[in-house]
Amino acid sequence: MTTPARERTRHEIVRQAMRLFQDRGYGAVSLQDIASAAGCSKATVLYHFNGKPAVLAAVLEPAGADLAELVAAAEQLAPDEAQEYTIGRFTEMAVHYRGVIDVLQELIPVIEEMPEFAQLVADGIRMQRFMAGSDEPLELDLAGFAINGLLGACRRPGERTDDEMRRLCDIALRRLLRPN
Amino acid sequence: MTTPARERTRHEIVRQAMRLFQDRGYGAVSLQDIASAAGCSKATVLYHFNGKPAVLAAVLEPAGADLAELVAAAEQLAPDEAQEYTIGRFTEMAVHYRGVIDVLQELIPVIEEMPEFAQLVADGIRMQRFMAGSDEPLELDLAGFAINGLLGACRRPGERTDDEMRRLCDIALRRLLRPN
DNA sequence: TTGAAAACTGGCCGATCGGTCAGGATGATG
DNA sequence: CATCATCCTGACCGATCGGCCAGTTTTCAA
Repeated sequence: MTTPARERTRHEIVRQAMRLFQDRGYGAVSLQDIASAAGCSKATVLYHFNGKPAVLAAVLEPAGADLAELVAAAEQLAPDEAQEYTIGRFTEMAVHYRGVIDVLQELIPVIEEMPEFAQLVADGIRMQRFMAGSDEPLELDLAGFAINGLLGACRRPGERTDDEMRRLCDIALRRLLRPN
Repeated sequence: MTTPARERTRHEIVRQAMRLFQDRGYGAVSLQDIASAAGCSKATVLYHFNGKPAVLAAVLEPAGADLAELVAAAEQLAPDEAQEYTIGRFTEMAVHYRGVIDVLQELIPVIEEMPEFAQLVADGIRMQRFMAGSDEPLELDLAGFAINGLLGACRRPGERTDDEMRRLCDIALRRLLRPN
């Protein structure tokens, strides 16, 4: 069984793009870099993806879908249950999508201007509200603080094992959002 | 008393560069943008500063000097006193240099590769150790988490008053690093 | 007033960027 | 074998970037 050429090439482009975005940042990676790493021409990248932002969208897509699911699930819960659920599941996402989140980090200022990522941004804000557990400004700010801290912890993936990462996120989020 | 033309122009370039870096990010701002905003030509910017990174260095310099001073002062203290001192003074820096830190944020991955910022990076790492209060990996990671959270809180300056900012940073740093 | 140093600038350069296009290779289908 | 859609590519484009330089304007002390 041979995977269709289309999917194989697309997948390889996305894989290499993620790796490069992670290493050097979205802005510092050219379409030529991605093409060379994927073993094809720059024109091929643009044949499969409608511009550089489309490549980025493909890189972020799985994590974005997972986030949308998280938010949808949290919406069905009572506020304090939603907070607990969000803390746990976001920690899991941080472990699983460390590389993607590392990419995302640099893009936060830029991404808000791109309409193709409006859903991702909106879901991020909704998740922040669930993590805050209330609509008090201080709690919302603390949730933002927690999210930024966690995003930063995704830098240099491979520096921490999955378990170390899980433990760090869990402790930090609980201290910030559920102090005793 | 007229300020020497040299200093007046240099200062205006740095001022406008900071504003632009803050708004659009270092990478997205061209020397031409800075020159236009400062009311001079691009060649003038390059007459005063030896390349674009030199402009960045001038923007970061006051905060960098303050950080160096913080670290030097903390070094004279006992570990737990140093932690308390660092928390307080870093909070004050976050309030005072919000704009500069906002610029710095995007550059963290890039800046580590530039030798002209080696001192800044080294001081940042030393500060992280003081904030951690010990050399335990988990404590160091939590301090890193706290720093990243605080850096994130410097985004969108003007969204929070100085007092709100101070309060947020103080609460967050204490919860993370001094839980009871 | 004058002349040299300092401050400044327009114009140009090579490099690189994202993106387009016409056409060549490939592979499934009849 | 012929056909045709899919996949892919080299060559090229306009724009923009950081940086350089020869030469002009401004400043200021003698």
